[in-house]
Amino acid sequence: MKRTKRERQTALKKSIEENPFVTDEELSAEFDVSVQTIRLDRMELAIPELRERIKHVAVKTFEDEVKSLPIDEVIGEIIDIELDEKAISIFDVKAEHVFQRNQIARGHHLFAQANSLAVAVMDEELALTVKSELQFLRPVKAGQRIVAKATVIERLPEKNRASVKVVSTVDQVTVFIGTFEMYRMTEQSEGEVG
Amino acid sequence: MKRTKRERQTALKKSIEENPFVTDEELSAEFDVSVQTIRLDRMELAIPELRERIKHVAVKTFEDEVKSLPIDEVIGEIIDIELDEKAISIFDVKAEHVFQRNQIARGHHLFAQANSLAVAVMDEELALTVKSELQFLRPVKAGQRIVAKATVIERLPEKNRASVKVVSTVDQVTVFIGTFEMYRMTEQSEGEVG
DNA sequence: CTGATGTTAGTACCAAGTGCTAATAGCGGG
DNA sequence: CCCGCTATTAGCACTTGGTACTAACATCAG
Repeated sequence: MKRTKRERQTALKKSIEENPFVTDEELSAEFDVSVQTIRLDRMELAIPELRERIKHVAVKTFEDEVKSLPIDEVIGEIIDIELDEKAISIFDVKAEHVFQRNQIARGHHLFAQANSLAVAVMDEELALTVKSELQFLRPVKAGQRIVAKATVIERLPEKNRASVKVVSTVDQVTVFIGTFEMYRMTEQSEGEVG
Repeated sequence: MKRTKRERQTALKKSIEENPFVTDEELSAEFDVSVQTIRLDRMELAIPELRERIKHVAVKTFEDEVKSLPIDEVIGEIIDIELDEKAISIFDVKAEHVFQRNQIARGHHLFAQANSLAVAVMDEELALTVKSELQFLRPVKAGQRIVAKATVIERLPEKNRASVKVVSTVDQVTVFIGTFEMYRMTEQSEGEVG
């Protein structure tokens, strides 16, 4: 038996946050109070009804769908590409890419943009990164747009290798330089790298 | 005025797929038929009612939430850490981390695990990567578990710098080696790197 | 003309609520 | 001991977006 109203309400809030799909009836059983009490509690806490809660979750997904997709495909948007020569992509740094602490973009996002651009310039999904050297020259903050330019600087076709240099800038200022040694996979060689 | 029933039903299906939040009434207006006809159509097409549809979308998000969250916090799960000394994390490679083409894990996921571990071993959200050298020794495939071990190998406290070496293995076989030159931010120095 | 197919209308019912009124329980103070 | 207050509970009418079912039409083909 929970005692104070306040205690129940904080627990209620937490419970709904953890599982938005719970009905008032289930909650009433959980807290051993009447359904009406749960309704009053929700009202005081300004927690919407089950169906509204679910809707919000669903709408959020729907919006996120576009946002989360890029993380697995090409990171950043390729705006120009010339296979085996060069490519350019842009990437807008948003709140979800930075450390909350200081709003600075996490390194792996810069790397991801550069690396996926290096893969793309080689030839779509058939290239692997073998080695890489990176320099993070300046911190990038949320709201900034990173322009990455990839150039193939060395080709060793007989070894299925090539080097790609990627320079990323924000407002014409270089923030990141990376060189990627790429391995171009052939049908036979799949899975045998290094 | 749509003619055949079949035409309407294919359009209906598409319409609901595009916007699962649409009610039968809205659909009845859209296709200029009665609400009952829409219901019959849904029945024949085995399309659930609005609330069920929304629920499915919401449940999907809920499950994805855990999956998408790590991308922004620590990549991989830290299983051991000794600040300024060493740290170990594991990362399970899933379908969403690999190239569809050949099931090989994309480089930036290996980098992300290693880099975030390097950041973590330094001291929570206060470190930035300045330089890095990577070697992708062997391809990692979906279903494999990557164990990353980070060790602080060099310290230059007066310059707020340190080097971290990360070795990632799958079944005791080294798949990735990375060295990270880290910069430890102080309150005053925020935003001025390199 | 009859029958199959498609469409519409209407009714009863359900879940998970809102919004409202009213009753009751428990306790604290005077 | 009663008064007043808060908290809780109960009950009813109503809402949305349906299901499940029955019945009436419409239309066209054979």
